Amino acid sequence: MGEVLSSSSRKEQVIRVAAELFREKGYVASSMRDLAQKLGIEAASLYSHIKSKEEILHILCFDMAADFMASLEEVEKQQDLPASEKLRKGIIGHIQVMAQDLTASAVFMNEHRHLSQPSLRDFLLMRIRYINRFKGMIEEGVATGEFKKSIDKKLAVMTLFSSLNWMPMWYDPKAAIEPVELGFQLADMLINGLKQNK
Amino acid sequence: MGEVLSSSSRKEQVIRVAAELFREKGYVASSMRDLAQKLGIEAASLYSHIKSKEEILHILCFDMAADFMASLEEVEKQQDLPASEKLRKGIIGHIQVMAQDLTASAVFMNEHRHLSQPSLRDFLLMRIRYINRFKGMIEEGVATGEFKKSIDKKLAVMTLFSSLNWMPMWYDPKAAIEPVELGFQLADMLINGLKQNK
DNA sequence: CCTACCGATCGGTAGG
DNA sequence: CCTACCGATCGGTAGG
Repeated sequence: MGEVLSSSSRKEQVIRVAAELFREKGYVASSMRDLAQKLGIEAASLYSHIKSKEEILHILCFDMAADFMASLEEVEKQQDLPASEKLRKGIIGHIQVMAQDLTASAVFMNEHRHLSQPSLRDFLLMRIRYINRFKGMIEEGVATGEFKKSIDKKLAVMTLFSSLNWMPMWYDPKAAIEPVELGFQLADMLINGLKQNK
Repeated sequence: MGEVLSSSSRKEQVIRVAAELFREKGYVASSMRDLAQKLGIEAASLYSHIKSKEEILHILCFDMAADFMASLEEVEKQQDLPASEKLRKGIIGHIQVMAQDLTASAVFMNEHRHLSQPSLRDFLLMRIRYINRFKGMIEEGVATGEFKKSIDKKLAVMTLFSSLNWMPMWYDPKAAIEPVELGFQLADMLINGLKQNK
């Protein structure tokens, strides 16, 4: 994803280094001079690769969004699965997409609000649609009796996404646990809870 | 919590309005001129109430931290409770503290990283100590057999805090559900999971 | 709480 | 990719 230009390789490098900077200091506190220094060039030279500071943020946020959408579509193709299995696969897919680029994931989560209009509106619309498709899985699970009738669906889906989206803040890719296993355990905790079932 | 000065009422108003601004735009993107305008005064006049922009952030973050600590200490006094009940009460207490000031809670969560040293170190140390006390409850629950032996304790406690800390981002205080009930349901979801137990 | 102001830094452009 | 530069805005101070 992203745009393919003749200078795409250097542009991608600029974006990758910018993502690290944005993650560390936040988008607003990261200056184009900081970014240029990390790349060993002058600030003005950045503009031969990108149109603006915001273009970088836009690419980071919308590329991640596209990856999340593609992952979810794979899960939704499997229409015959029980809702709890669809949810589990959706969670694992979401975690895998994040694990592919933890830096961009952190920027996606923490910095998207600095997009200006109309991009911000587009972004938020995509996000609400994505969340609602997970909410649909939970509702389906309640309807089939897999999940409790007593759950507050909004609370359930927001708790789910809180857990998922904070993962880049604490997950150490050098740790023993792999992304798929992490997704599996996270899904287990949310679906089955901490409690030992007798 | 908070400093008591002769001008404390006006100072508190400055801090409350700043919290709203920081929540909306982020700390770095909020200018002292924005804040002054919201208060109907000139930017320079702010400095008769506060020492610096960062002092406001410092007060917001450390006052919230003190409230969280006080709430947790109340729970830990009840040493005879089973671990799962301690955890439930800890969760409800955390949610109640946040619900008392959703704006400051959002700033606490999203903007603390803009504290400079040594405040940032102090803040992060307090936070890790707080989290570890919840981790202790989970470990106790595993030891007593209340919780599953198979759970990854780091994942469990980080999932817990992800869910708690994002609450200010989506909870609508005008909604039907009250903070204590919200805490109760959140604890139920994390402890018992979504699944219908046969 | 105000007027008047400061040095620093910001994102970005012109022109090569 | 560079030099040279721009207008705007930043947090904060002096002095009242």
